[in-house]
Amino acid sequence: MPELPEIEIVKRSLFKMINKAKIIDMKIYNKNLRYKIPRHLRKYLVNEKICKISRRSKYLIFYFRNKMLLAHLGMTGKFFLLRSKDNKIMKTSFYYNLNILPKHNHIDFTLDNGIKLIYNDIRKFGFFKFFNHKKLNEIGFIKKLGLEPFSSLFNLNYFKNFIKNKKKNIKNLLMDQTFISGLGNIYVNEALFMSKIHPLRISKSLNENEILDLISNIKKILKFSISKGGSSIKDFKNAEGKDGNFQQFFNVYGRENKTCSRISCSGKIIKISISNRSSFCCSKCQK
DNA sequence: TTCTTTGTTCCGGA
DNA sequence: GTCCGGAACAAAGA
Repeated sequence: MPELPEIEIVKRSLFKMINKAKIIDMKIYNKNLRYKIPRHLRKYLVNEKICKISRRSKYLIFYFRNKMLLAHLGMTGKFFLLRSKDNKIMKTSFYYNLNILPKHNHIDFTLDNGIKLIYNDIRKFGFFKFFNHKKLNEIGFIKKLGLEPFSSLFNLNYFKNFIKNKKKNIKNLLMDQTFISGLGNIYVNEALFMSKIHPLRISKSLNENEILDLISNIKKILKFSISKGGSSIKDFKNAEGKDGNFQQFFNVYGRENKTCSRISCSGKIIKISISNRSSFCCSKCQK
């Protein structure tokens, strides 16, 4: 479940290893991801040099001379790197599952720097979209996105203004990518726990201090996760094969029936369903 | 066989 | 007209 911090880590790792490399070959093993991979993708990209790799929300953008490739990892998509000469997985700082099954490799980019970039996706909910221009903000997927959480514009005024005349509960508001883009189920649950706010609270009922606290906690937990190398994925291990920081890191997500980790609270973590998504919260300290 | 997982879209009701 | 949320969808594994 890659959310903003995981994508940020992937972006940094890819940037370090393959920025400025040229694609010299490409194999598509499976066209049928969430959207069908365009028929001529190979023709468009072979011999193109990667000029820049960036992130917007949970999207990765590979820029070429005058085109770009947008990538979304869905639920289980991952990039990893192989050394071309022997197909050995390379040790990089980005997360990957050591038990990657080659049958879920869907795209294989051979680069001119001795590295192969592989896209692997078990459930095939990830996707690629190719554009013959570099006007990122004109792309439908990007155009409708709300603020990046780290933006200074994501502040009390923006928050209050957005929720005016709205009846949405706070969980769904934070999941709404047109409000703030990059959060997914895990970090929303965690941020609400940190802020002692019940996920079903109507957004408008939050007072200014609660909003300020929530904004600050969202920024804090995303930064913390990035500093830990992005670890919101249970099955993943880091490059050294150690477990991610998942267990120590999450206070509510996936902790149904466990005791609240907040000192001074003895409440129980409960699981409720909100808009068909699991939500976890402390039955005692989240009001 | 059924349930779970996520982001997105569609659609009915308010 | 707009907002909200439930249902459906994609695929695979448990």
